[in-house]
Amino acid sequence: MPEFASAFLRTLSERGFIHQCTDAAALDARASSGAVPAYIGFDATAPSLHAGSLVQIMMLRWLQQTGHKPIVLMGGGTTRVGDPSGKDESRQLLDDAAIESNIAGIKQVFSRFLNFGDGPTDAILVNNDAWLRGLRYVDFLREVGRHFSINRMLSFDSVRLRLEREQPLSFLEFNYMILQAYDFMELNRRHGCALQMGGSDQWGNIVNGVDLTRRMSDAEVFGLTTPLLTTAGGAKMGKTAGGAVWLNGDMLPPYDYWQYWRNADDADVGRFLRLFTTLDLAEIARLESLQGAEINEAKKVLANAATRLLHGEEAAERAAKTAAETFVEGGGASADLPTISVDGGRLAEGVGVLSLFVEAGLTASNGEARRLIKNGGARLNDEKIADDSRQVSMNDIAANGAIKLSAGKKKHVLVRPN
RNA sequence: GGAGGGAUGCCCGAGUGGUUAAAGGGGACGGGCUGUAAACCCGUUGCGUAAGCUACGUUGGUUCGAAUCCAACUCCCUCCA
Repeated sequence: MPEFASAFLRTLSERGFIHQCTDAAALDARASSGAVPAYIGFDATAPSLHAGSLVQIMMLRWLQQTGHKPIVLMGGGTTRVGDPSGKDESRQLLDDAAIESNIAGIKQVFSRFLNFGDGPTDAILVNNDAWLRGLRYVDFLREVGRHFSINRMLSFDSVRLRLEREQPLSFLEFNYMILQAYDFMELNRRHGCALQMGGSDQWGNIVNGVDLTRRMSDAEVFGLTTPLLTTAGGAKMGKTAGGAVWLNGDMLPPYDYWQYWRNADDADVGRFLRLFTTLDLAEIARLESLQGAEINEAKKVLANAATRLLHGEEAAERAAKTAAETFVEGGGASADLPTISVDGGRLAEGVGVLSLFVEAGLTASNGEARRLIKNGGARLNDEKIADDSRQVSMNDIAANGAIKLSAGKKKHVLVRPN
């Protein structure tokens, strides 16, 4: 990696954000001489972003911290088409109402990472539905479509891989890259946007946008991608056992978010600290060099810092405290563990453990709960459950007023009577 | 529109009339070892307390008995027009 003059590129480079860049030297010069508006697009396919998008969000954060203007593009329009990049099959099409509500959910997160406003380096959030929905087909074909060659489009991974694997690719999806390219040009016109960033799977879409903007607006714009992030275990970033690591607190409690980072693979700690926290690099180097069990300290720092960024100082501290109580001190049922309430009357009569595990969301069915017990992984108030016909009653309520159910060593739920 | 091929559990994939709740692999989950890690080892992996029920694209049929045979339909792929 060359030495960059601009704080922006230097930071991204040092922290491991850069995979490819269209013209790094020219972009560096541009970023050194004034505020650069840059955008990243987010599809509205789910009601929340997950940890897989965090690299992009952090990149926007650094952009702003180093004196530039972040543009968050919500893909209200493009989501109606569906990005084929990196997918073998077309995704189910979402209707407008679902897209609307997804956008509302996704928006929440950005204000934690970026400062929005009207100033030159304040972040703005726009929705490409604003200019895509009203497009007129024939006009669009004449003005935009003529700049695209099918020969070239077919060579892009997003298309080529589908064809090679004999997976269907609809004409609708085929057009996605054109619309995304058009977005870039439109953002350049409207907001002077000069840079699009994204994951490495977006490279094709991004360079198309760079080309189109040059052809139609005669403007030089840039593209930059992040490396495809996987954990050392080979898993995709942001996916775990239990599902996606959602950023919205109502979809994944801060405690679970904290746990996600705390459970990072040893080999990932340094990389994650650089990407997902704002700690300075010297400190990260120190943490990263910890050996053996000591690296757990680094994981706690990572979990604290990452949770603080997303959920705030207080939530991060509570999560850390709960984790300490749960894992270090063993017993105690900390108040911040996930909690369900059960009707007091039912509890007085006694409730079967199996159904209680299902109600707590620890197992998907009674059968699964039974297996869990048989495998010795089910605990009630930290005592192994041996009998799957056991009844749980008021007598099981511990001193703190709740019953603690555990599935394995890491998943715990408190049951409170109401 | 025509011809051919296909659809099996979370995923991949075997199975072409009976002991098939369906081989094998992956994933996931639990246990062991550890450091709430990785690797490794062991176990589990449709629902139901059970009788039993549901399941191999959908619907109907043949049969004592079907994922397996037949018919129609749906969707996908390839080639031709």
